[in-house]
Amino acid sequence: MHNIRKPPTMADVARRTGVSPMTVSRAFKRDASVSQETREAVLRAAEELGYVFDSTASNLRSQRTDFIAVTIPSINNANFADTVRALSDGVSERGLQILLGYTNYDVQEEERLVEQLLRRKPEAIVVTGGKHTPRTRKLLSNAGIPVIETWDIPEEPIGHVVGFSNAQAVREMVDHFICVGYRNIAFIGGDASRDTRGADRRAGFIAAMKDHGLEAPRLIAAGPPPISMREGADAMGQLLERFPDTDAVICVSDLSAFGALTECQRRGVAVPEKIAIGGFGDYEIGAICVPSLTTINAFADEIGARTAELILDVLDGKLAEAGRVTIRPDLILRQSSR
Amino acid sequence: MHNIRKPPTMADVARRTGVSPMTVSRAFKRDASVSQETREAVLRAAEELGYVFDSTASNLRSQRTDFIAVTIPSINNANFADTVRALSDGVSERGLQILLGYTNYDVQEEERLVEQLLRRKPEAIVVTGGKHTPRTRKLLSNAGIPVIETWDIPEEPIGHVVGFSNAQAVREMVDHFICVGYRNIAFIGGDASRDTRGADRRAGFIAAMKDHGLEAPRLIAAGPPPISMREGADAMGQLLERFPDTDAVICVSDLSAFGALTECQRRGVAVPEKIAIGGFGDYEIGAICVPSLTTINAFADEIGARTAELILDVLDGKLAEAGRVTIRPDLILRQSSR
DNA sequence: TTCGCTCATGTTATCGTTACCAATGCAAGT
DNA sequence: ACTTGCATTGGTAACGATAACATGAGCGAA
Repeated sequence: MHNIRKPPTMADVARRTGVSPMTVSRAFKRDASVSQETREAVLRAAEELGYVFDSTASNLRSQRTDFIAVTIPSINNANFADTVRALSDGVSERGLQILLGYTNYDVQEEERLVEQLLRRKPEAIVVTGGKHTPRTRKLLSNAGIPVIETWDIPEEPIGHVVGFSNAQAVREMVDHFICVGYRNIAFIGGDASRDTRGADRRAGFIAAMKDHGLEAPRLIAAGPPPISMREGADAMGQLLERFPDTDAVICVSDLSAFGALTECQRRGVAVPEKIAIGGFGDYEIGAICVPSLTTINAFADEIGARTAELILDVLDGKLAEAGRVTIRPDLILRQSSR
Repeated sequence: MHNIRKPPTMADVARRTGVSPMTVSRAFKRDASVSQETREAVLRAAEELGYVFDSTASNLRSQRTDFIAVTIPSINNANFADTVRALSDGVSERGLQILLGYTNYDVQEEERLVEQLLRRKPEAIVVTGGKHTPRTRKLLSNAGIPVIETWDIPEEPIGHVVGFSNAQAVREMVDHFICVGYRNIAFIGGDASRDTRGADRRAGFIAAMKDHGLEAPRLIAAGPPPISMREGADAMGQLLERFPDTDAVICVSDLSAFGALTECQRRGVAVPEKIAIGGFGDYEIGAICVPSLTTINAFADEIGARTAELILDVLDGKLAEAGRVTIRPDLILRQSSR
């Protein structure tokens, strides 16, 4: 068993190539000044030895990790996944790697996660949402790295922001629904406390109704976030029983909207003739299902892409003050509503 | 501006507390032997100074990163997300953190990704699938850490395996379909080359048909993987036009199956009366949509959970030889088929 | 020729923590 | 009293790369 020996280091590669360790180090960097032939010789020797570059040592000495820390509420959500993918693609060409964690829509969990992530010394940290515990805020503020809050317009931003107003987005749907004649409009969401974006959407709904002189008694809380298709279906069942005169319903996401739609199908309630349905997030399902879902496109991928651009600019020192990128969500009218 | 000073280190915390740096180090470990009062004093001083533990230094000196590297084909797939979440939950209680990357269903991309991940010196690496480039195999074999292949039963496993036979799972659906009387069965999948699990499912379909003495000419390739709802709908359109006598179709995933279902709805083709549909993966949508989808539950979350257990066992030295955890997928009969 | 400049490479010290070993104090056992 | 053992703490060196600086060769311009 000759495999017990320790893995080779740069010193081993240097010895084999007949150069100094420093030259080996340079050969592994893209831009470093090494002659073509030396680099090739070094890389060949490295390959022969089975040498694998050790980031941990590099990280410590250079005080760079090339990590971008990212927190999302859930790893099982296509919207956040889109954002992370675009963000990852945007920064990877500069050799930056995403270090991802999820909070389960819980600010305490977020606090633990942020602390854990900061220990890894990322170059920047991206958090989803603008509501945090005081300690999370403090940790982020003192981290000495760019902080980007996304998917929201925080009242008191910590650093940079790439987001949109959830309340305003829903308001536009309410305006449209009222404009085309719906009056008894309901809202299906999760229990308000945890999912702050969901809570903002509900608040936007209530405020918009009020501005049109309408009450908003039809609020269905479908359980702890994240609520998905099953909860949407259950909530629609409740809604149809408790408020049979409802003529439209706005759901906190396309997933719950689709669940609500299927419940109507099971009960033989015509959509949109008997009841209209609106979703949020422009998930793929809303474009494909029959009838297709009226929804709001929040441009999840653009949030990721713009966040990536912002990070690169900040790291390049091209951005002096705090960035404020505001995304303007789009109302998409489809078959599930007039 | 007094923030220019360097961030505090353990030495600063030690000085403030009146102990040695070694004691500070111990205070930050769960199990280390430090007196209760010393630990509290250290942590208090750390909090006052705004000290943040530096993993990069710890990683180098202790030769432990507490990373578990994971590669998945796509970050936008609920099945893989389920696996990653269960895996993450399973290892996080031991302080292990997932370092995630995605390959876009491309083995070359996987090779780059694996190399990048190995540089971070993870404690173990989990890859999705059992087909890799020769260099990827070599990198994984020589990494000196546990390697776990998942979501597949590789012909020549590199190390441990937590998976199932994609071909066998589809075979069971074919057997059932034939048993209840379907004969003109089609298969909708992506172009074979990239998504190896999808290719295995298609191969399993063809082999199963052959075993029943049936040809399998109804193969619709819906484009480059990953294929989703849109591609499923397009493929169903093609299928209905090219093979109008098809009485059942098996789709490479529930997403394409749902897309296919919606195309039937748009064309007024009754499911399952005119054509039956089977999916794969037991996504939430298949349980909720109308009609609900017959599918195969591959227990994505269990794959993650069992992988986590396996990793902990191996790291504890409780597992001498290579682990072979075989998941047995479940055929779930729902409304979209007899 | 000589100066100045660029390019390629080498030398030295260091990033911040912790493995390893040593030392101390105190309680219990002989 | 003396040993034994455990709990707690400290000192020193090292993990493996690279920042910072130094060196030498080559080459064109004055």
